[in-house]
Amino acid sequence: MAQRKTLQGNACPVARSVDVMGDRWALLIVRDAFDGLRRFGEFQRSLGMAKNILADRLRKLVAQGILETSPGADGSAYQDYALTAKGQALFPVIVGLRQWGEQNLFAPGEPHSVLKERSSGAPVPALVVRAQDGRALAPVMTWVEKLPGSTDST
Amino acid sequence: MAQRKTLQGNACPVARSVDVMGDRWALLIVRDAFDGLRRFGEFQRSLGMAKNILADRLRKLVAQGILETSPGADGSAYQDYALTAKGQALFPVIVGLRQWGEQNLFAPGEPHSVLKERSSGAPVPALVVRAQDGRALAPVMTWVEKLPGSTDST
DNA sequence: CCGTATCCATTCCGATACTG
DNA sequence: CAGTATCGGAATGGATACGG
Repeated sequence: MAQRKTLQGNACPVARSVDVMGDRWALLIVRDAFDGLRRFGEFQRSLGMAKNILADRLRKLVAQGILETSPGADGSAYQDYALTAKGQALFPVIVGLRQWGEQNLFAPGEPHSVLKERSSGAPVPALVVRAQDGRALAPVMTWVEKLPGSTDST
Repeated sequence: MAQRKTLQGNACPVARSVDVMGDRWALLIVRDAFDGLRRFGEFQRSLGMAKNILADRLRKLVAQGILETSPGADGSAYQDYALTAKGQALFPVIVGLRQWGEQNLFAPGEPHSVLKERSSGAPVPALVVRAQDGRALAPVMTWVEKLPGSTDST
């Protein structure tokens, strides 16, 4: 009865995105993946979450094509988890949340973490760029052409 | 025991934002508020959600300073809900989710809704701008100066 | 070290009935 | 119309214990 209402099939792209990413952990896992985290244990320590639900979220993110597994960069028999192109495309969302939080959820002068520099040599290029000097990445609005296939309302 | 772990106090701005906005409905309510929705019933019809949890979410969003109530623009004795400046600052996040959804959650050519034009004359200026011609708003990355009070790591 | 499985409490959410 | 009250089912999340 109290079936959870799926928002897929909804005509609004925001609704579909929320359906996929709108939970407590998905976005934080993706954030950590942008920071270069790859291993189960790294995510688990970083997020301090129970292993069973981490496993569940990783599975869902892989099923959604946001993360993909590879056979373990070091010798270990286990998986590495890395962002796909679809996952990397979430970068503006992460940055948007980061900046909103910085500007609205911190007391003036209260210290906060910054975008982390990649530790290994893998993809995620957008983030690496920041490292050398003190500048940070910010989303701004710009004009683009109308997108095809649009209908109206909600 | 299974106390929900609060992410406030976390040094990462993304975590704090997720703690506030990372649930199924908060972002969709804010999206509707950007579309000009103001009344309880409007949100309820638009989102198709149960009235009790809508009431709960509206209360929490007001408590967070994201929405604010005013005594009802028409005669009615009830509340209007409108975005505060803090709520309007979520605009890049909404747009980011929208675009990610458009590009990654829709089949090629599948129709989707577009940003709705404001119906009344209230604030939310950023969205109104779009109406006249066919252009849409998109987030892009740009460089900004280093933000003050930053420490390191997640 | 990487997960899976089990258990349990809490929270979420939908349906409905009810009040003013 | 704008909520509140209550209910029950489902999902979430934490704490282990366990096996590869």
